[in-house]
Amino acid sequence: MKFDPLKDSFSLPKAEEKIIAFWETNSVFHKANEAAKDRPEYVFYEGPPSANGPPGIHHVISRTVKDLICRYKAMQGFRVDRKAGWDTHGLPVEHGVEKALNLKDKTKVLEYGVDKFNQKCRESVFEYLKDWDEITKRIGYWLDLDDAYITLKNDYIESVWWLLKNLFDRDLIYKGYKTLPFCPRCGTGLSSHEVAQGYSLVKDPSVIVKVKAADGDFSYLVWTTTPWTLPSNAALCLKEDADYVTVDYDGEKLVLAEALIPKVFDEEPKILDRHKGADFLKRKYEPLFDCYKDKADEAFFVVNADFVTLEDGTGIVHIAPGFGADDYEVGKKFGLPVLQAIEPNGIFKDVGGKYAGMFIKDADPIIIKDLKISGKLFKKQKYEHNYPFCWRCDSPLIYIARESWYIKTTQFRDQLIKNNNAINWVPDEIRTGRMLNWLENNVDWALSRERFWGTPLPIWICEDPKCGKKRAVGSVEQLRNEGQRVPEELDLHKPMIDEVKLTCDCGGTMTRVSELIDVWFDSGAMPFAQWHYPFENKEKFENKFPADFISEAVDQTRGWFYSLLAIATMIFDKEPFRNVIVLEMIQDEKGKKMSKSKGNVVDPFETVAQYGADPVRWYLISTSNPWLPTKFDKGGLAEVVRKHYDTLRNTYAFFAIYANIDNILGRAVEAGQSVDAFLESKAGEPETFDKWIVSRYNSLAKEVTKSFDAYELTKPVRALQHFVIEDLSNWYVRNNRRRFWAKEDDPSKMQAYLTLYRMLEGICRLSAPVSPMISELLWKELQGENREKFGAPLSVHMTGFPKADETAIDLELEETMGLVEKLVSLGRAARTRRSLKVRQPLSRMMVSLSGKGQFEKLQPYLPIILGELNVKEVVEADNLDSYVTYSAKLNFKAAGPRLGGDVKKAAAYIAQLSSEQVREFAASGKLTVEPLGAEAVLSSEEVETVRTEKEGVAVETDGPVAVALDTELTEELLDEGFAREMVNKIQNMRKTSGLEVTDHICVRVCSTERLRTAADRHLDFIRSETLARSLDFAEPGDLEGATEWNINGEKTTIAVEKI
RNA sequence: GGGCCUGUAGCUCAGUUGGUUAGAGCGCACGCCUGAUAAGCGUGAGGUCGGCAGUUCAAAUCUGCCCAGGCCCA
Repeated sequence: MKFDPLKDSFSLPKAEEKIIAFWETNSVFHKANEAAKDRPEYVFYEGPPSANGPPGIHHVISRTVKDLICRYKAMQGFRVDRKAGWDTHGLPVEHGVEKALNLKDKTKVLEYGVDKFNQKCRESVFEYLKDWDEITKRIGYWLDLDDAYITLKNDYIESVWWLLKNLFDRDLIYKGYKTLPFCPRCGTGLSSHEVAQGYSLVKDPSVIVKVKAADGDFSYLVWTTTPWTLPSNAALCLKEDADYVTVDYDGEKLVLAEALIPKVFDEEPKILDRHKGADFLKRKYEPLFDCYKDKADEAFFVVNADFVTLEDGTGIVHIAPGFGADDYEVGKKFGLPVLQAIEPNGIFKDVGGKYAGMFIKDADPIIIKDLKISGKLFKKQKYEHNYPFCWRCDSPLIYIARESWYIKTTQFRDQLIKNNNAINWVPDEIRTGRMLNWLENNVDWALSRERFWGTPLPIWICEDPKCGKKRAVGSVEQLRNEGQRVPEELDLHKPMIDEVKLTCDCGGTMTRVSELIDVWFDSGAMPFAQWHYPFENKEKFENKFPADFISEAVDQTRGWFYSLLAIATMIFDKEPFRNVIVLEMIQDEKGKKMSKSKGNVVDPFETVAQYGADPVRWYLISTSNPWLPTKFDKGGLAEVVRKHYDTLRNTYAFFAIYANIDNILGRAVEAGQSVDAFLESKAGEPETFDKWIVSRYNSLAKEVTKSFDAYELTKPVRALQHFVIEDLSNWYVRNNRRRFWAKEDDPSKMQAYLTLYRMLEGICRLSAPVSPMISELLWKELQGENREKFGAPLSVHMTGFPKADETAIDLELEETMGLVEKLVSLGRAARTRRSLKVRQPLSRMMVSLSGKGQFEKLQPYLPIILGELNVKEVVEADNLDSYVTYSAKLNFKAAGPRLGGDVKKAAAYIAQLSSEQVREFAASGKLTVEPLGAEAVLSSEEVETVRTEKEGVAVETDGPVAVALDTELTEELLDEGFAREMVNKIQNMRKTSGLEVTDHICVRVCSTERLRTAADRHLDFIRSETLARSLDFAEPGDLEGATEWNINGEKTTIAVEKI
């Protein structure tokens, strides 16, 4: 029995697929959940994606984050149910179907039949479900797909109705107006997302008209870019605190904002008087048109509002509450009537008089002409601005107020803010910024939609206009009790639900209002509706509310995050989730957003198939914090594979190859022991290196746990990567390789096996939440086929998350090892700078450290330094005085606060000190800054000394640590250098001629006297290193198949022959 | 137009309460190693810290304005 070294044709994506198959055939997710049944709960809510479009790469990151936290908490001993959910209602679904059926607008849908149309919607929703299931499984997201909540199910709708009835009965739902962008040709309102798609820069007519005051001999100059709204005018609006002037213009008195005089008049007119906007409040004027003469009592006066701009127009805005959100708000505040002289299809009503029957854009020029004829037109211009157009038919959109149902969320403003503050937002700025901002400016939730496919608004109204009573239905049972002829097979959607009439208290018939509700209410209701609460699962719901954790992208702030918060606040006055990781958007590699039209979308299926899902997960989490915009870069992804995964696999393979030579797995099985137990029984005492890596590992476990607990993901994943690449592979394995080559059951070797084994096993567990598949793969390989015999669980995900063993953490040891690495690094730098290759031995390295006793601690590691740097000895030097000159500089951070403004003088003084002066200071630890007087004494913390090398040595310093390499080369050192060089060349030749490492050779050499001397002196060394039976010197012509080398300047020809 | 996020080396990103010469990985150049080998290791060159102004002895860091990208809202 062997460890699979995962060499040769290893393919990461294929290995992952095998793991996924293993999970499925063994029901691992299910079994893991079963095992956790009685553990404390950690509650997770899945935000329902809309399954009517294919998943993108941004879904991969959100699913990765969710999966990571859930796996982590599960490994920590929590029960984490992971119920999937699908958002199945809404406009995008309808649009998809409209497009497929080529239905151009709402009337076409009605002709087609709501019944059939909704059936198509229902089917289309699950069109992409296969893709979603596939990507979910392929990226290793453990989600209970078989038990998903689905917003179109009757049970789900029933719970939503229950919530709505609750609100309705508390008088929190009312009918008002909502101004929405509307396409007159399609006869449909557009979502903000659709509107955003269709902006373009256009020139529209803009007019300034003169509106006569009813209570004075002047006219207001009023500006508008939509002349067709003038017949629906209800008021004029001035900015309260702005200055308005009356000017004399050709004998007419005209009022406008003073600031806009230059834009309105070519020549400065005479100013007659000056008032604030507030001074005109409530003053009446004469309406431009007769359409709404009967409204004179409630309309046609001046109002004040802040949105009036002093940058364009006249500073006096025409208000038509029926068109425009600002207008409507102002109208509401001042009790203005909502006047609409046109139908939503853009055609003037009869009330429009001579314009009746005209389309708005056709009426515009006629209205302007009429105003001119009647002398009311002051000026006509072209105005260039961004205006929205219908993305489907390209008609200009109009903003029109439509009747709409609202929830009085404004009434809960303070509770919303309070509950928002109770949530741990990651990052926090969402809580204090975007979300708080939104809540502070909260407006009532516009609940209704005039569409077909969605949760119907469960409000019925009595048909008898004298009664007009309203009633909300909060359950199917109520519907059956109060409804007339309710069908057995009930679908709560349109059109069936509209057939159901209720009997009113007055005896009349009640009909359901036609509207649906906003889909955000659907998703925000999921804490309740996913369990069909309160009709079922009362206890379950109570245990699972609020959620401990959710995660979605930042665009959900006003979407799902808000709808969850609003509903939970209104129903229970409680925050619906305790922790949330808010993700930023994923952009393409150039920082632009991904969109189909740009062709820069990253296909998740392709990406995963090419690189593997775990690397994609690892890359997404480690490349930058998920709450920052992340540029998706395939180069970075390839790097993750190469650096992290290949290194990890290589490290494992190193273990596997040697452990297989010693038949570790087979012998463990034979002995009836786990690999760990078997190795432990054979292992000697842990050596310093072993203790060091174990200490590093436990420090890592501590750090990772702390970060994950704080919902911080990038930092710990980077730490894991650093541990694998730098600590384990690059330092521990590299420096301990010789131990693995020892013969038989050498205790040091067995301890090295044991340590490496445990590190690999531990890293699998620590990485399992981020990298669930490859961790599983390696972990299973390490456990061997018979793992369950020794009590090992089925899966790495069923093992606990490693707890840091504090007693194994030896920070001093870690620090000392860091110092060793630093000394080696400094030594290498010194060598490189002097072009002294490592093969050339040097006599010694002097080391100067910051503290007393530090050098003693280094003793056990000196062999490492000697080996890495190829020096004969390392000695401590109290100071490197004889090798260096000293200079000093000020430590600004330490001295700055004390010296304040004198800091620069001190720095200048210190910079000009002589080597001698600095050395004195280094000894005494006190430095008087003469220009600042005798009191200005600096300590050694406030001044840093810098060393510069002299001849014969190569000095490198880093802070208080300094090394000096003795660069003098004796004959002996040169001899050895030559010998090592020879070995190197011979080994190269062995390799290029394809010899096995065990093959013996004979070597013939032709070279200079100098080299020959050196080779003679180290003959044994050369022969044993290269497995050479003989090494003979020959004459130039004798060597066949030889290679010529330049060995440290000595021309040498070498021939190698296998024996 | 408003709110929020982002802008640091060719690329992807770190950068603690303002404090010496702004860091890492990749890429590049040079070199090392050759018993993890279609691997491994090291050294180096790369930066007006998006721009401008201000506060301060001292600004990548704090403030204001501007530019670019993103999200949300008008």
